[in-house]
Amino acid sequence: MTKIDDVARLAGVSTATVSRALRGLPTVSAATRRRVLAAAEQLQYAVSPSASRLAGGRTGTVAVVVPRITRWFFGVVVEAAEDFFHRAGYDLLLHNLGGREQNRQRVLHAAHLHKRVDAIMLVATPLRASDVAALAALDLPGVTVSSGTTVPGWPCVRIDDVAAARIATRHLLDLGHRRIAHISGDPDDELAYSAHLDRRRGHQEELRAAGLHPDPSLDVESSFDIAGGTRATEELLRRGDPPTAIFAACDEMAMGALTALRDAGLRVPQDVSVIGIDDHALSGVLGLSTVAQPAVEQGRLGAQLLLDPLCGRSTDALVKPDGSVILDTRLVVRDSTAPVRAH
Amino acid sequence: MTKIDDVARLAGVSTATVSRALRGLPTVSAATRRRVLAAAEQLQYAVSPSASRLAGGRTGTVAVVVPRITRWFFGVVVEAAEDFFHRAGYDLLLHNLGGREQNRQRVLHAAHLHKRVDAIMLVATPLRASDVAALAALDLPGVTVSSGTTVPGWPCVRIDDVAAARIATRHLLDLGHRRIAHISGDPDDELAYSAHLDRRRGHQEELRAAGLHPDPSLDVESSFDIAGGTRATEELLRRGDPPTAIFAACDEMAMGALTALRDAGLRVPQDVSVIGIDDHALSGVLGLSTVAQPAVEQGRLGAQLLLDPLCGRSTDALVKPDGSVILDTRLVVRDSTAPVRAH
DNA sequence: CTGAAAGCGCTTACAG
DNA sequence: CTGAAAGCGCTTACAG
Repeated sequence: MTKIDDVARLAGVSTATVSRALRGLPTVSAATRRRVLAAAEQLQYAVSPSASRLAGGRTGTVAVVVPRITRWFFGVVVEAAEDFFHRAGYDLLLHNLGGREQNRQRVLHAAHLHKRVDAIMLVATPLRASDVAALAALDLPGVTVSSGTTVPGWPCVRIDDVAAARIATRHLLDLGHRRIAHISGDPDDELAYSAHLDRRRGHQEELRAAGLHPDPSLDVESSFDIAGGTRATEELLRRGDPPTAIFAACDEMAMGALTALRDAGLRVPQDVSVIGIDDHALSGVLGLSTVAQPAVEQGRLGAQLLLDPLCGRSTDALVKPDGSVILDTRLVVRDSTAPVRAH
Repeated sequence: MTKIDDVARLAGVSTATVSRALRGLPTVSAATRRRVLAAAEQLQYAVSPSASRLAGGRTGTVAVVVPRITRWFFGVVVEAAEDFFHRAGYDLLLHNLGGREQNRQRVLHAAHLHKRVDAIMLVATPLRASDVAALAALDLPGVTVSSGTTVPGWPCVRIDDVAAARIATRHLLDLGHRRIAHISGDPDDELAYSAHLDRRRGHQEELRAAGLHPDPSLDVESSFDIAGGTRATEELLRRGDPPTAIFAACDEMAMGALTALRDAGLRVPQDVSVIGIDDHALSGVLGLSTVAQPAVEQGRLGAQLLLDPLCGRSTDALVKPDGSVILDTRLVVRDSTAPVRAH
């Protein structure tokens, strides 16, 4: 393999000059730079990343941690972030926790990320105090996306989950529903997407604002995915007297609810209305009403908040004084919600 | 930051011994190893990846290239592979092409992957002769998953796309359908998931085996996703006299077809039957009939075929003599296919 | 604008 | 089983 000395020899300069010319540093004359580039081209020279990292300290790589890449929101966020990172010349090290607490611990263990990446993006990753301390000790720039826990000094981009849930519940209330069930994630799951706690809170706040009292028998927890939505809805129906509407904490759970309702012989929206949060790529196909959140924007903006400072650009104009960016959500009414029927 | 010399000093041994002990090489006495591990633990020592890579030549990282991480199949494959890689102690560098030919060229350019990874997994990535040559020049182990093009010396894992398509078309024929449309990916798209060419072939073979002649007016190409399925179906309906059944080259296109048919006022399966290939996570929710392919297994097996040789394990028992593994598909009949109605 | 030299922090023959 | 020393291939003050 050809190395920097070969290029230096062919171009008739020192390796220091080759290094500077290839990286586009300003302190190289135009003529010299041309000679170096030509020599590098001719020899098909490619810098050794390990050597460059060891000598220079920069890795040109960022770590992205997501709970499950197969869930709609996380896939979209990673795709948007990946695009931004690669355009900026950074590689992406993917850590998919896959629902295993053990994976979270391994990834967040300071030793693992140390000297391996220049920056970290944490997507919906729950953090304990010890994790936050470990991340702070790494002394690397980072950003959290769609996360309940924030890391001091890191910007965060997300939606207002409480507000999004209130919009969903308000929509059902406006349609005349009073027996509104809520299905959401399991709070005991350490890897749970923490947003669902805020969403439950918003739901209950909106009920109370309407003079209703949250009914524990209409609140079921399960896993935060399609299968969880099915199980939660089955449990709901088992408890007797079904609700007239179900607010699912995410579209995937809402889709599971659609399946369970269909299997139970209940029609949507004639017998039961269903709404979720997300605006999943398939929600339109299913006619699912939802509160849309901007996933691409969260991934892209998260990446930008991470890289801009590394390139010396300020992000002050993008974030609030506390470092956060709260993106808007909006109600999307389709065919799964309808006025409650008179009894 | 603490480095190997610090550990060596505290343990009272040379850095060479620390290096050996920490990597678990057999040529270290039990007592010495214990002292080294204790010292490393006490100093919170973590090896510098760049230094280790530069000196040792191994990166402990593998590159995974996928067309679009947001599509069901690719997300599942990456998740399964990621799990396998991390268990084996390897990091995953993700390259999501995102539908851009330019990205494919950047990633496959020899210089980019050179010295950055120990192995490469290409998922459904179309390759030109020059790409294959560039990959061969890298002289790295690799594997292709679900790819039409193979790289000499690399194993490949996939399904038999021709056979899968024949199963789907056979199912429709068995239900009495004769006007069967096919919607699939765009062959002009350089980044296209090449499987759709084989699927079209299988479809046409099965039609001919039944004494039918493939009708070009019932064959529409579009993008290989939900929106593409919708557009292709709209085009199909615009051509007049609709088919009694549609075979979509993948479930996501089938889902787009369901939307277009609904919007056109056609009922599934009463007016039109629809079948896809995949068994997407949401196909059950939608009641979509399909030919299931094992995505998790393809990701896991691909990862294993890549890493086993790096660990000195033979994979001869897993693959056929030509290095390929062809996994089974199976028909899953749900509610989107029904016998053709008498006219 | 350019070069000589030190140094980044490991691993690997080689010798014992 | 262990150590001294060379070397992996760059980048970065420092000096000019």
